[in-house]
Amino acid sequence: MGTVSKYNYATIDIESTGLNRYKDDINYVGIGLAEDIGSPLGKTIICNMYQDKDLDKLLKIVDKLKKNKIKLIWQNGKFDTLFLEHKYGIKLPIHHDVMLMGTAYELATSHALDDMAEKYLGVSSWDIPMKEKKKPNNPVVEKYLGCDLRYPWELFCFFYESMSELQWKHYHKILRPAYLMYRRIEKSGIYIDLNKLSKVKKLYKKKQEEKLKVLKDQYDINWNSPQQVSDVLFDKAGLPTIKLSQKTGKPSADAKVLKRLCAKGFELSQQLADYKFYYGANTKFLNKWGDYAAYDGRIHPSFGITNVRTGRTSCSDPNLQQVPRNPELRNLFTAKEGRSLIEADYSQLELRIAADYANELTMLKIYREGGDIHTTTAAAVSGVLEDKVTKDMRTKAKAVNFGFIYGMMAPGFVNYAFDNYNVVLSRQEAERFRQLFFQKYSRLLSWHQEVEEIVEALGGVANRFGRFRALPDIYSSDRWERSSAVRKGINTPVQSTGSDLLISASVEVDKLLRKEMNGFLVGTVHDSMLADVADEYVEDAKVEIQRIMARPKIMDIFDVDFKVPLVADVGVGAWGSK
DNA sequence: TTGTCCCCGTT
DNA sequence: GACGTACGGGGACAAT
Repeated sequence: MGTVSKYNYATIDIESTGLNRYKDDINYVGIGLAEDIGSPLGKTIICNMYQDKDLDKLLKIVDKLKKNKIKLIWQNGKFDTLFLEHKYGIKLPIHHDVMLMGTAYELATSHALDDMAEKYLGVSSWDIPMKEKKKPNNPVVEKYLGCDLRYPWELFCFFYESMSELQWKHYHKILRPAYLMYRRIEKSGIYIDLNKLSKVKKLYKKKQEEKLKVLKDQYDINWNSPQQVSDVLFDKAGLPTIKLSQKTGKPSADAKVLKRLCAKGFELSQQLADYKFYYGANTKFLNKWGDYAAYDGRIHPSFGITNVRTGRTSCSDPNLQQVPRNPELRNLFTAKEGRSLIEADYSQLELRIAADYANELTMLKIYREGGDIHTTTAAAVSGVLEDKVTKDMRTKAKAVNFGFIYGMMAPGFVNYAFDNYNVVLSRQEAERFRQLFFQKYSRLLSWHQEVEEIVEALGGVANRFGRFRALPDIYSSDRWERSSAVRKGINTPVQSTGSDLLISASVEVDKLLRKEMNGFLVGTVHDSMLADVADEYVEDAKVEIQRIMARPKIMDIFDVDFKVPLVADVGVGAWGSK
């Protein structure tokens, strides 16, 4: 081990018995050492951590890595470093992460280690069954671990040589800072009111049982089985078929179908919808959260910045980004006594960005004057004055705005309006809405046209910060595939630009809160952020968060500006309570 | 145990 | 014949 000092780089990887650092254990820690970029790994060290066997050895190596200022390279190092810190108090920096480099290099592909190794290094998968990985003292794992050290190193060398100047900038200025922020978020976790949780849980469990009994009394089947439900509804009970399932060809009984059947007055469809509501809330959310919060009363989800083809973030274990807009559920997320949860949302971020992209003068004017585009659209499509627009009309207009901007056609709009907004439209009405919409915002269609030309010319699209998504289907002979590529070309830069703004603003906010306001971020949801702040700093924090969100530094770093102001609304209290 | 399908929550 | 984008996740069911 005395030779460590001649190395400048190290890759590190852990093998654990599972993904949960609060419950699972580390079986192995592997370290691969290399002298310079381009040279192979010179040495690999395997620590067998079963029952902490090689803990002393690991601590000594960690010490040497730090002393010699060896650059540490990881694949998804957020996971490994959080695990190591929690289990052994070992804190290691993430100097580089090949998963992030891979994302900077090519956005819309898999950034899993084996996929990147295959794609860029021509290596076929070395994966072993989960069963093997969980075994301690297993030579099979040690060989596997060798690959998990070697290929990240080779990928690092590949990306180091291959990334363009702009990709390096994305990596250093957007991806890596955001990744480190999400690591802090994951470590902090979000507070959940466990007392309230158990009450809501009890209530929802009871409701679920009641609703199930109503169904079981009529037909004693497994009401969670789509096949059995289909047989009962459309065969035995004789309800009309609305649509067929994609692959199986059976009549579908999904939520949209049930909604239509309910509208026709079938009681059974309403009973099933009621059951599904409680069943879903229980199994996917309420029943999970207590376990997730078992360690410290906080939930520590995992955020991904490399998984989504548009550059948005993903979230899992549990997915905070799909918590229902149901106050009984969302309000459970709050802050401890003496602290407050702050939610800061960008106001209509994507529509503002779309207006900017399209240079759509009417939309730009509305936003410059602090107007509300949903209301304006509602007035335009229904032909009344803005002050005559009701809340219901405004809601309809929301669907119009999002749907049509991203390339929805009239038939899709009929369904969308009904499913999401309870608005019944004929095909003709939908066509008329679409026409009126594009009359009102006349530059949108020419923007769509321009996007098609750009995607065709470049084989993809870039967002405002230059992040590129390849869309090879634009060259497909299949018309559907091609038009799909165009719609992605319209949607991606808008979503992606919004996401980069939000995560970059979040980095600034999180740093400021931690440094000066006894606070920290606890999560982000696409165009909003959630912060946990000591009560005495809440008013200051609100002001600072709004200031940062209105103009994140990333705009200056990339020389990006928008023709409309960016506006954020800030609220204080349990999540979803305002 | 793994893979496919359906379904459903969010944006 | 369909026809906004993008995910994570659970259960059923079949294949292994």
